[in-house]
Amino acid sequence: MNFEIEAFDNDTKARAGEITTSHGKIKTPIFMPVGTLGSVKGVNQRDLIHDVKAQIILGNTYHLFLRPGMETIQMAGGLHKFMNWEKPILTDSGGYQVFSLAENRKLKEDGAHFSSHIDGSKHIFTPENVVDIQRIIGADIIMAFDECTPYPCDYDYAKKSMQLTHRWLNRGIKRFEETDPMYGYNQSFFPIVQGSVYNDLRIESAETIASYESDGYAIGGLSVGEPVDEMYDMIDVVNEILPKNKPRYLMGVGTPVNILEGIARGIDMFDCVMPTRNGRNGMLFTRDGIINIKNVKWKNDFTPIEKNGASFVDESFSKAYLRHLIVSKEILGAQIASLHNLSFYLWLVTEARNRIIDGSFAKWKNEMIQKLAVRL
RNA sequence: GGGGAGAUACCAAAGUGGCCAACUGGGGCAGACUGUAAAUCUGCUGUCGUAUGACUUCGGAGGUUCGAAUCCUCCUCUCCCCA
Repeated sequence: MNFEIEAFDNDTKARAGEITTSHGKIKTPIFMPVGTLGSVKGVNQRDLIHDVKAQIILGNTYHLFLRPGMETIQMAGGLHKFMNWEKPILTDSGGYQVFSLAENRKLKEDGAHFSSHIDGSKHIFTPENVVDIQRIIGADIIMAFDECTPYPCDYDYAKKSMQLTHRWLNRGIKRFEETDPMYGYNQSFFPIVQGSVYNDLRIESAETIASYESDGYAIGGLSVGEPVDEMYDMIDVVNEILPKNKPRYLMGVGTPVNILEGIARGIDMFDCVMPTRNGRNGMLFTRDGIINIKNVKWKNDFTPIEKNGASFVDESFSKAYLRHLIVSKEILGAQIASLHNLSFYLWLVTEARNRIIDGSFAKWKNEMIQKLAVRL
């Protein structure tokens, strides 16, 4: 994997670049639609490429490991072939699942012991077997196994957790270096910064992570409920330390505003379930603000979902029609909303990239942030 | 013509003397959702701008009772069965 920075913004820390993977190039900054189970919920692969213009998507180690299971994925020849997706894939390691499925998990030095949410069967994830699993999945970018601390999180726990994540990182990298890709193309391994909302922990973690030579670096443990200003502060602190010439991935973020603020702070990659999940639940992100399409005020509004929007659905269907579909729980409603939101997110980062290159990013970003916060 | 059952809030449906402004569903309205156990979850849904408060409700009109959606009388309407 290679990363070329094409332009730095003059007014902010934003950068525009290009990642080259075995499955093609990724223009950054980029938003990566989340496809946990080998499916971006509600959007098929063809639309992802041609309408959303997704350049890379996510898969999830935890979910794919439990179902369909590694035997199936391996027999298919990896996740790319299984889901017929020829562009890059990044897999999350399952660290977030261990955090969000708190009820059944037990963290030990060797790894995370947990019960399947599907059938209750007991499993263990270790830094090593998570690498092995991601080798089988065959993602272009695989993630270290970390603990994503909740918020709030007291200092002592955050520190111990971070140290555990670092020890796990060391083991994960070792396993990654000892093993080879299974399908004839390269994979990259991203370590993850933790440290909750504590400056000194974030600094220590970023320095530890940066000491490993890697194709890219991730920031985890944010957007878990902390005030956004704390999140922005942590990004600033960490990005001072992470290598300037490597992609930085802010995990799980976020709202359109979060993404613009992240870009301005030097983040290159984002992922979030928000455009799809919130879309399914009736929230639409547009250039003029947020629409709750379920609200009765759209009932007889026959104007397009979004004039000059990023997706074909924006002009094809009216707000009144989409509202009807969502309110009626029609599957098509979820599909249209997901397509719209993802297209908007991809438009947003593409436009940011263009603005960074032509030097108008800072002004544009501030104008957009004003508009994006509006509730229509 | 004969016999039977029933009318409760937007709909469906509990409740058959006080704990009932009335269970529960649905519908409606609003909110939440950030590395997806989420096509999910939460709140409100008689009126009074808030309320451990006030007021008006259970087909209609009377009545019994300290007290009625619940008991009695009459009326209106609906449904079912037999001719």
